[in-house]
Amino acid sequence: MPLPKTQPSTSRSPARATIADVAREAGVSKATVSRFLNHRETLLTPDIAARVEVAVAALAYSPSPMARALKRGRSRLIGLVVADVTNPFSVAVLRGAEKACQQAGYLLMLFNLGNDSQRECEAIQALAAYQVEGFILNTLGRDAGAAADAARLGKPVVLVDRRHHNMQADFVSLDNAGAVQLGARHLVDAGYRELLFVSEPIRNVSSRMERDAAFRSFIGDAAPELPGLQGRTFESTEDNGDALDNALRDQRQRAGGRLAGLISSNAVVTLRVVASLARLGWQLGTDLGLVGFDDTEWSPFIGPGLTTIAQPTDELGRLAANCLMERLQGLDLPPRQILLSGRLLPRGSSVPASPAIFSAT
Amino acid sequence: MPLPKTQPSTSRSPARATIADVAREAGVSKATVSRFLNHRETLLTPDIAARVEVAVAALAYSPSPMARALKRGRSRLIGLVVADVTNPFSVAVLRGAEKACQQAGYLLMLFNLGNDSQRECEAIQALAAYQVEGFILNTLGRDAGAAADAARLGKPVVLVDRRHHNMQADFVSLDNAGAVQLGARHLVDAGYRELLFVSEPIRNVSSRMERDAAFRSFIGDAAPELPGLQGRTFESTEDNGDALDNALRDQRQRAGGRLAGLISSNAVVTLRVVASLARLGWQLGTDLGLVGFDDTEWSPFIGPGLTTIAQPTDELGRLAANCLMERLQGLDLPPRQILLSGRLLPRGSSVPASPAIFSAT
DNA sequence: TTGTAAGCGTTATCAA
DNA sequence: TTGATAACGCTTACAA
Repeated sequence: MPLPKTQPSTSRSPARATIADVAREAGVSKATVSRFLNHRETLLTPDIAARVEVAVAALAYSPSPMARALKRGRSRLIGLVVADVTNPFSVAVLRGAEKACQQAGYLLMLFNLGNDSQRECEAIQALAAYQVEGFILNTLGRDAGAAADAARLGKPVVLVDRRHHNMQADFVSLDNAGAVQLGARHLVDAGYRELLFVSEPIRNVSSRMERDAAFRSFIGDAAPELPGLQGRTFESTEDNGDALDNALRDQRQRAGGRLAGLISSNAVVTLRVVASLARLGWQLGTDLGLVGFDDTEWSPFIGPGLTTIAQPTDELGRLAANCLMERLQGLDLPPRQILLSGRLLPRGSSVPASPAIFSAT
Repeated sequence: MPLPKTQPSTSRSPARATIADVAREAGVSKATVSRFLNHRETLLTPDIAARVEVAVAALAYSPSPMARALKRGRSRLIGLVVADVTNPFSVAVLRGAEKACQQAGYLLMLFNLGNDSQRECEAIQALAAYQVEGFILNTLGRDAGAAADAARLGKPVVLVDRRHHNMQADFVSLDNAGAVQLGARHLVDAGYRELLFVSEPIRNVSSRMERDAAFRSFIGDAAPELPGLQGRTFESTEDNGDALDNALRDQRQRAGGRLAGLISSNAVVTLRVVASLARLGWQLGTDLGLVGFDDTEWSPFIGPGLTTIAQPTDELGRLAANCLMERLQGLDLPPRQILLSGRLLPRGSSVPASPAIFSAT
């Protein structure tokens, strides 16, 4: 069956103008054009400059970043590696980073690990091949070679949310310890005494370890002054809702007359807990007090509203990108750590006797 | 204050090996190395090939995509322009596209419009400058020049979710008409008769227009056979919750004894409706039947569970990327339209007398 | 102040 | 079958 041809390839246009075209058009040398573009205010005869300007405009010329990169080694490209684009946190980072990069005239090259941390090295290699000038990494750093690679390439690196072991790089993250304190203190103040900290499998992910440790130390520190305060931790996996159900039942039993409260370490876990509660037929707040990491658009509308600890996600992304930009501009400081505070948003899920089913914030 | 210097710039490594290095190492010419790499099976003396292979391995050589792009004009880069990375739908597309690209050995360059459709042109220009081989566009196409640009550049384009006017390009999207039918029919079958279709401001966005039109035509078609069926539409804006509240009150009043049902055109609108319901103190299902476009992880946990129309988002992204890959491999067909069906996920919000508050799916 | 020419890392053409 | 050599589009000594 004969099919009509499409035109895309047909109407192939007068290809992009090159610097040579501009030079010819303006009746000058390529070097002059290049100077006009790059060393703006340095050396120009008004007459010539004007001619070049006209030619550039006439041909709608813009220099090829590729050729530029080849020559100068600088590409105006930033490599962003995320562990999982599905993760809202990664997306927030991405968004902040993309914005900052765009403003600084950089473009983002994206590599998604799809949670396969083995590919970290591959990602960095691939990006490096394109001469990216720096990296923003939101990965686990489990792939030992990756860190080494990035460092060896001598390109600046900013780590977001998750530290890499042995890697000297700027690090931007939530103040995990502070945030856990905030949440735990809130639950305790509301009267909850039997606390459970539910995390995704910790597996050496730095942010998870920090939150877990902070919870334990909160319990340790607060126990003396608070009679009956107890804390436990639980690692929840995606496919094992039963285990979580049991952990919750256990906890409530252990609580006896006291109030049971829970801190979930991120939005994914929060959702699992909510699902578990639905299965158990428990009421948020009364049967179980809940504070969850990560404020989401839907938090206010689950049950009596979910009390959350909001991360300044946009800021994190923005700061990460800005850190990188500063390094690219030559800032030479030892690795920095930028820790941002979380913000507690109290809603119905941490009120022992929740009055209404619906209550937005 | 004297600060210790960091090492990143210190330990600058023996820069990437070039093809010349390999040639020297192997004692052959650059051309030979190039042939070894590119025209694999064509012409090689076993001895030479082996030497080159060793040298490549020894120097961990991999060709510079930049230089390659400069020479051949092909960059193994795909440009992805999204209207708004915040939008979960865009993220899904991004994810699918990124995966397919990676598999095909392409890297993604990302440009986020941040909902500023004026910058579409800028995005395409910037990406084109980097010699991207094709575009995946999830934008409104309001910037007239953009479409023209892309076409003029003679690079293949795939549109996702939103059509551009006057642009001959592959198009991948949900079957909006079918999906609306699905949702509306479901509400009607459940007994709802006074229907409201709530959309974001339509503004010529093709997917919004299609859904709106489909709703109207459903009402027109179904009215004769269904006594008392009424349908209206409403455009909801971010900052005007009051208007939505009023629309809902109006609708219920108009319903009188009949049941009032609502279709929200995407997850953002769904959340607005849920918020409005919370303000009004209405119960989902009983006071208002709800079917929302876009199934989300949290849908099962809002009130009695939200009935949704799930889009095959991953598939959409994947197909978009694959379309592009096919074009890049030379497929020369007229523009295709790929429409995927939505899937209805019935939950409590479309059950007139909802029994339990919590009920997961 | 401007032009000439070399070279960034490839690939492609042409001889050998 | 292999090796010079000339581009690709740009920047930058160096020369004029």
